[in-house]
Amino acid sequence: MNLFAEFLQVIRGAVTDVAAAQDIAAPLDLARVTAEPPRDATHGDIATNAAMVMNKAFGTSPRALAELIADRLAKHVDVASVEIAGPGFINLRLVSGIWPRVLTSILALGESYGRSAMGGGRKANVEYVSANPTGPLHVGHVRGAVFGDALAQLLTETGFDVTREYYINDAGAQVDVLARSAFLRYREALGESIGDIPSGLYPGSYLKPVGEALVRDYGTSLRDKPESAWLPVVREVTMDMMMDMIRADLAALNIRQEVFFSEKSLHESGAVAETIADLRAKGLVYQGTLPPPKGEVPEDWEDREQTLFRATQFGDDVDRPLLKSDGAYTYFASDVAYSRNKIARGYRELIYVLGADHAGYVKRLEAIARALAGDDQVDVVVRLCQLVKLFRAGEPVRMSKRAGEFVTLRDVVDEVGPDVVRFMMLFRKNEAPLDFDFAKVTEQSKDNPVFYVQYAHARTCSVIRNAAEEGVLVPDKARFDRLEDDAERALARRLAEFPRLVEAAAAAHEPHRIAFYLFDLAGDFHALWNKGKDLPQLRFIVKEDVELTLARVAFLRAIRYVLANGLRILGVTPAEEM
RNA sequence: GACCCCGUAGCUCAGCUGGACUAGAGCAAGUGCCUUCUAAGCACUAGGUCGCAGGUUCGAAUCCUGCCGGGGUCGCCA
Repeated sequence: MNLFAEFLQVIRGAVTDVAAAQDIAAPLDLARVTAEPPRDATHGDIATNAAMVMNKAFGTSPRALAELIADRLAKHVDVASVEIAGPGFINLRLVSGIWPRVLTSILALGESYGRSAMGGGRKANVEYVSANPTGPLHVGHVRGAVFGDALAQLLTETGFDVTREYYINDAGAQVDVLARSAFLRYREALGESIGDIPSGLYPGSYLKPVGEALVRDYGTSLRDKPESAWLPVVREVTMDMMMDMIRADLAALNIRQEVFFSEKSLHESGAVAETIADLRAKGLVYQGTLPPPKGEVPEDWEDREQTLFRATQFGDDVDRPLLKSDGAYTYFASDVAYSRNKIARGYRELIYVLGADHAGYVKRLEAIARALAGDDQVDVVVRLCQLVKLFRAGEPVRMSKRAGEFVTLRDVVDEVGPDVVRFMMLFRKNEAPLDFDFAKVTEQSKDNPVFYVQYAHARTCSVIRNAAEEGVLVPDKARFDRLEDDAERALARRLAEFPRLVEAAAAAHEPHRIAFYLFDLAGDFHALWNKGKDLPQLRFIVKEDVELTLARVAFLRAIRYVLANGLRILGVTPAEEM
């Protein structure tokens, strides 16, 4: 039961009825009409802007129209009272019987409460992480990984057909560099003294196991061959091992993407060549030169002719090179082929989760999709995640990028656990920078939002357990009308908002809204629990009143479902005990 | 030079995609209370020209323009 969605229909119906009564012939555009929780609870349970957005169509003032709509709404069985306020808001106060129905519906839906069919099965591709497979994931990848994963889950729960995808950049020159670095470790594993890793190669010790694996599988057979002979072998083994490592790192954060898409495969299948031929056929390719970058012009700037894609025709700032001046494909060329492949696989939402340093990619990704699929066929959504700064008890964590000394994703997860990492990464909107303090996020106190929310869930479980020990088991039908305290009503109203909130978060591609909602909900719940300290009659377990206790325990189950369902979207474990 | 993000209470941040008289939380500060159905406290008070200036609108923290401040990105690299 989505209370707000239901009432939106009621309100729209009332507007339509008024229009009919007034002989308004023009078709009504009801899209801007909303039904939302008022900011201030004293305004009632549901507020609508209907009169203010529709008054022009009716040729009246907002308040005059509000009167007409309000008269209709007042007749609805679930409406206790209607008020017109401010410039023309209509505030509805619902009958008290509505809350038992909301709670009953939450219990009936259980894990499904909050899910929606909004996406209508539309195919959405969420691409995230996509780090170069040249080493372990580092802390810079954590946020995008968690954000992408939560967004994918959010879309899944709102009716999209979601694929979680990782694009492997395995076609470029850096893969050869990686293979050469691994070959050095191979020689090392064979007992050679390799000295310092030459600059330009990857120095990380994570390549040692690759060297050892090469010895295990190939013995000394690669050692004396020319590079042209060993490179393809080493490259493949290294790439496989790097990807296994990355997948394991992601798994530590409970992230499991379904598709790992190889850039190289686009070249091998001829998709890149086909894509360029396509664009050429559309007249979108030409030979030309690009202007030098503004600002600091590089010393070695050379003006050369190359094969360009008319990206500016689709909103990009400059045309983008498909072929280098030496005729080789650019990285951008495989990007286009990759987008084309996604579109061919039927995706209508191409969602990219990128680091803020990739902001410059937004326009070109949009341009690609427009050029390939036309204006309205495919939605491109790019979400940028700002940097995460690490702290330890207030002191910034320093790391030198040299010698491969960086804090890895694994380091962070191993230290504080996946739940803490996931929740904290989502407890900030993605485009704002984030401070992550190892000390604070593991603290067991009200100041730590992860703890606060998880504890709320654990507390519901604990009281339910206690009640069960007292012999109070929850029947299917609880007397929710016994919940009469304002704090209980407020909490029920908060629970009623959940489905609407999930839809809004999905539509905006903003999973952080779920995290903030859970924080607020946990706050409401803890506050209610605390009221029981002063007022024993507000405790959840009231021994002398079994019926009330039953209702309260059923209420707890509803709260628990919402907390658990929200946490599930974020990928955070709902702890049952702490 | 261009583009992107950010600028809201002393601090850290929300603000539901333009709404209401009183812009919200948490921390820190001040005052009082408490030792519990699960302990890692609770309640109240105080605190803001929403960076600045214009504009659109019945209505702007939210949209547009121009500034100011902070961060980031910008060639055939990947």
